[in-house]
Amino acid sequence: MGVNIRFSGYAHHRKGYHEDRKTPLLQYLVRLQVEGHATIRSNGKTYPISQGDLYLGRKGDHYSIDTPAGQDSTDYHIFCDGSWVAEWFHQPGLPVVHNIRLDDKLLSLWRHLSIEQRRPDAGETPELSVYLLKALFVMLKQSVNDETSGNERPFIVTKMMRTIEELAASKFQVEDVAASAGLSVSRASHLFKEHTGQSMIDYAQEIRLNMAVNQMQYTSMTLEHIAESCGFGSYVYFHRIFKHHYGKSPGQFRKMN
DNA sequence: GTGACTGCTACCTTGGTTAA
DNA sequence: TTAACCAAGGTAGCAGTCAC
Repeated sequence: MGVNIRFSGYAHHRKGYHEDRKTPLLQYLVRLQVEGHATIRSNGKTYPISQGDLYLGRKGDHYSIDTPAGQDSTDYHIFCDGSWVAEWFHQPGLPVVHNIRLDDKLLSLWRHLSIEQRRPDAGETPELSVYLLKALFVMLKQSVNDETSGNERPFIVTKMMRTIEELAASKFQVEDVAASAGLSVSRASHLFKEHTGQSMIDYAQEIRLNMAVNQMQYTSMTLEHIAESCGFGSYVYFHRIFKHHYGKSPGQFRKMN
């Protein structure tokens, strides 16, 4: 199948972490910073890493990493090998470090792959892990493409998108987002719609719905609790938005999944 | 003149409440 | 779970200001 997964998991550091490999990478490394900061040195270059930064280490690259002490740093990482992986890594336009949007679907897929890898019989039935990894890599490439094409997007719009992503799970006002960008509400709304094609509220709803679907699939929380934790003001409103988006009520959706 | 931005306002959407 | 109602908030369009 051209895919050999050596390790998939995540790490959390608070007391600082240092890793300096004396030998070049023996496999390909995909590392996503989901919280905090780090510094990566690769092939003589130093990359300051912050939330959302994706590092793609090629087989044979020199690699070392530092995370600061006293500060939370969390990352998801995969060591893998194989012809399919090599081909994926050597497609044109793939950067060493690139900031991508921390999409909940992406992180959920990554977690799913890590859980699958830890199963005692994972080595006997590798198909699912391979498909999960391939799906994950396709999503990563899409994220890189999205952000690359989004380079024409003004920094201020990207900043508003990040603010919405941070605030989506709570109640927030467009005024807060506009303030974070130093613009009036009117100007912020115009700019956002012009460069993303959707309103700030639409963007926040999209994030909230993704979070809600994940919680419905992987937790036993009540729909009311999910609605609340995902930033929907009330269950009634969540129900209406959900049905409008998916064509069925949250309850029906949960039963079917 | 042009582009970036603000402020105003009508209209639309969102989200809470209530009832069935 | 759904529908109706309504107030609050958001969006879009336009005119005006300012700097270059």
